[in-house]
Amino acid sequence: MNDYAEQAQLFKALAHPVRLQILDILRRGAECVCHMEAVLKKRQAYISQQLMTLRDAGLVDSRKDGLNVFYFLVDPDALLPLLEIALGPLEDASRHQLRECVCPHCEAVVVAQN
Amino acid sequence: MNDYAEQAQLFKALAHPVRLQILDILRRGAECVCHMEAVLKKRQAYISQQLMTLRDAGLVDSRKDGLNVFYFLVDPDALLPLLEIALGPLEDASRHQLRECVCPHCEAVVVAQN
DNA sequence: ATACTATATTCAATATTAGGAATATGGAAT
DNA sequence: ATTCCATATTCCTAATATTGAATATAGTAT
Repeated sequence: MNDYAEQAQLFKALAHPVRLQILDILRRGAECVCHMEAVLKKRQAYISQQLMTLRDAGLVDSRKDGLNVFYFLVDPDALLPLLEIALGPLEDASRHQLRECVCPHCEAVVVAQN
Repeated sequence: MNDYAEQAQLFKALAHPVRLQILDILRRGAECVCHMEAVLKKRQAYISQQLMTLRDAGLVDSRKDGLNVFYFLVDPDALLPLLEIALGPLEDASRHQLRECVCPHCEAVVVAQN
């Protein structure tokens, strides 16, 4: 596979609004699937599919943590500049600062910790 | 169309090896279709199709100059940084310095000028 | 063991894209 | 006006992608 084909594959993975939004979440740090479910307001199976596409493209990977599976960028150094161009710079105000999910399922956990 | 969808459209246009190669040519300056024909070694109709896709995506535009149609980047300032990340920096050695085509059809013209 | 929960996979209908062959267009030259 | 040439478009089929519905899995808690 030559360079152009390789890059085309990368862009193909990026060429989807939901996947872009997932990457926009993940560039702020690792997040579990249920979090994305809450943010994207899409069914879990659908998100899982898009995550699989991103994983197949080598952009993200996952690790299991208790009940949840956390996804993260495989190579932030390579991807973040591209995402900055595509999605604009990261603004502090827009960051999800919680390491835990803020989705309905996970929120209880956070609250319980305070 | 929200921001993610818009960006996804852009990436979709980039998600093709031939189109990337065309953009790699055009980031060095405007070129005629016959030039791309010579560089890409693809049939003219096929190149024309890919150019149409790029034009529809708003990435390139064309101007007629005599018999030839020259294509160029619509917004180099926006696109060049993205292409640098995708295709690497522009090297002087790799530039097509001729304003005329170097394809078989055009080479004669260049030679005649010397 | 059972039941629940988070996530993953499979399947199927539909939509889109790739890329070739044939043909059209429109300007220039004669 | 006709021919020629560069480029554009249309049409078609195979391959691939999208997305929803249903179902599977695997780990946890009881």
